[in-house]
Amino acid sequence: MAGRTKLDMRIILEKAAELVDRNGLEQLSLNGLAEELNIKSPSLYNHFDGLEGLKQQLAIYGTEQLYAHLLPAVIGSKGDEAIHGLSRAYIDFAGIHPGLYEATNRIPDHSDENLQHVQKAVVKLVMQVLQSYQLEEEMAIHIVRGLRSILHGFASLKRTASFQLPVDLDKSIPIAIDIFIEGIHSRVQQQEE
Amino acid sequence: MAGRTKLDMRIILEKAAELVDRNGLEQLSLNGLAEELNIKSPSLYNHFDGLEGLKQQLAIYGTEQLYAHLLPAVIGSKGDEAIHGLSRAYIDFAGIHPGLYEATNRIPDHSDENLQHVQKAVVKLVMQVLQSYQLEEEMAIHIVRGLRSILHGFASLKRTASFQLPVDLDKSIPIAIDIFIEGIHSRVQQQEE
DNA sequence: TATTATAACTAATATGATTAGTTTTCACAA
DNA sequence: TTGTGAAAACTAATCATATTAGTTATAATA
Repeated sequence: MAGRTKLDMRIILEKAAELVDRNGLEQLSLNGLAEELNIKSPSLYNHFDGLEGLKQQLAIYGTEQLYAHLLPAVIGSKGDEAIHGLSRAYIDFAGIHPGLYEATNRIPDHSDENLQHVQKAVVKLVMQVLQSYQLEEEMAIHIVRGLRSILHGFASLKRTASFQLPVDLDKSIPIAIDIFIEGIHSRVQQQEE
Repeated sequence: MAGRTKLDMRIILEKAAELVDRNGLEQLSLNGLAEELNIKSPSLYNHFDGLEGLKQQLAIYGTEQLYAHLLPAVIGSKGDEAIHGLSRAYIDFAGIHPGLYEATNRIPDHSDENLQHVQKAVVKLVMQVLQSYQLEEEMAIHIVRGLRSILHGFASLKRTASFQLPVDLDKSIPIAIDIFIEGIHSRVQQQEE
């Protein structure tokens, strides 16, 4: 069941990821991608529904890659150490794959179960890292949101070169995370009182 | 000294801001903007250098607006209260002006002094809010970066509807900020020891 | 070996950015 | 009051890209 079979989705997404990492998500075009793949751009419509469809697939692919990058960073550790490991891996991924990371920040299409699924997996991973603090369910969710905000915000501001003061950027995330962790500890104490 | 004088930069940027808030920054086009302004798109080149030039101006305009929105939220208060006021105002602005806020997150053009200037003003404002904690200079910068990361990250994730768990979103930011503040207090104590 | 589905192709259209060159109109100086 | 020049509009044309429609080639499988 194939025609002039040459490409599959995997190859296309890998090339697209390469391009967006090099030139930014905004610069992604079907013409440019097709040229890299040695086909004509209308042929891409056999694989996904136009440029928006490609970006949607790229969001899923990127989120899978992010998940795969985070997982080994948290297994085998717990508590503060796990949060630091997760944070390092997160910022690391966004630095190595700036365009692909950007692609993951797509408004979720509620009709696309695949995207929903991988996004939930990442959130669940972060939730698990917090389990050892034995937080109340609702508080845990607020804290996960805070943690994700720090990580995404830092990655995003770093990419846009928005931090300009002459202080080592690599120290900022561990310090910010440490401060947040200390805050969590205070919360845990309060909760136990 | 004017010709068929009708438009100035201010009017153009206000209309552009309106459009991006309604349709998103990606959807901004010179054709669409020109149509709204009842002119033809090539006429816009008299005011700025193409679509990229418009986005650059919009970044400056948006950052000015953001600054103006933050300022009244911090004057007259200090310490924890000022941080909460700042945070509320920041998230508030991003919610009211999603497209304009998006436009402010532009990779700074180091040759554009106007953009540099307004961006520095916002950073300075946040720095001032932290002054009452009497942190060491370098630590203050790390903490400003952490605070900006939480705020930008939360605003950004909120906009892309990335928080999906059934817990009140409006409570998350004050809680995350509270946790961060508690962490700062711990740091201040350590610093004094 | 014939069929069929897949995925390539070409051709054509539409939209938008951009450039070049032209026209209009207002402010100001003569 | 009138003439000049600059600013900002205009039209026309080009180019890049997305997209659609319809066609062709090929590989798996019946």
